[in-house]
Amino acid sequence: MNVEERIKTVGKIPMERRTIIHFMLVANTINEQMAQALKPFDVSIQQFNVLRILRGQKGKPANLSTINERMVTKMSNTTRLVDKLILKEYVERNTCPSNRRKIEILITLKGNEQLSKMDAIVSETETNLLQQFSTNELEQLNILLNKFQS
Amino acid sequence: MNVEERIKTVGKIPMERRTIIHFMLVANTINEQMAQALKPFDVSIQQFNVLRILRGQKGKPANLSTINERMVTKMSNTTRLVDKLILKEYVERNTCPSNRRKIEILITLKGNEQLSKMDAIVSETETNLLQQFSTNELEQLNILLNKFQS
DNA sequence: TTACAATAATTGTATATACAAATATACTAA
DNA sequence: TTAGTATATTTGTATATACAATTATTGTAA
Repeated sequence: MNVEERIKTVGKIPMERRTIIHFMLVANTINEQMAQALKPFDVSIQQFNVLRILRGQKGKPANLSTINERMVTKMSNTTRLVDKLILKEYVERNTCPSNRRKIEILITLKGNEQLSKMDAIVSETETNLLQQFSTNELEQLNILLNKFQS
Repeated sequence: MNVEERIKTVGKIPMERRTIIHFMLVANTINEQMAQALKPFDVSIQQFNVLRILRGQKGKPANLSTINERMVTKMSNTTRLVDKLILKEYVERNTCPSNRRKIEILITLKGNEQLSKMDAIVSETETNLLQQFSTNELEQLNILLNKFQS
């Protein structure tokens, strides 16, 4: 991808600005391809992320704050995100008996089955996105990603 | 940033998946910091992006499809995005006399003034985000970004 | 000229997201 | 016990975004 061509600019862009723009263009590509891959399952990237978190719990229920803490993109409304997953019968929600402020969220069998299928397609998408990277280059990229000030 | 710690996972993540997650975590950081930097001006990142595109036109008006084509994150509704900028009096809109299907969008003096101020703060944010990168590392990063399959 | 296709923008609708305020429950110190 | 504080989630509201349908205008071929 040629950044200047993509954003159709003629003037010179400072290296730092160019890098940030380039980065965000790639991030958008990743997002689009992931969203596209998940479309047949009618779940958003965020919903998929929540399902993965719940599977990682291995049967142990998670509450909303745990989920939010682990999400890649934190959204300010995990309640409604989970609502959508309940409607699809991918997760179930119960109030925690020991602490009734908390709720317990569990992935259902149906959710797990669908998630396996999503996983396969998402992996394919990841492999496709990164097909030009050697193992060494992937490591290099991760090292550079670590340099971003957060 | 330690990815595994951030998403609080214990199991091993495949290198490709880890890279994508890492990438998106950084992309979110960039977005948050940019949005924060622009907050005092009451414009979104997308609105800022449109203002920059209009300034790049150097007085020549742009129509909606031109703007959309040049945006970093294409959104499916540039009409309403421009509406917001008109409300703030940062841009003005006229129907193109030679082709009345098109509209001409221009940045106003007020828009240009505000944009200069935004630019300064956004540059600061960019520098801050990339402060740990040497020039060589920035080049390396841009080369790796080019390897993503789009 | 007129019908049809192409182009450009707008509008409708559903969902997503950010942020603040409200609600419900539990904990704690007087 | 009770008042106040902390925790956990939910709700309200505004804005953002995706996608499809609609409207307006222009170009073109019969």
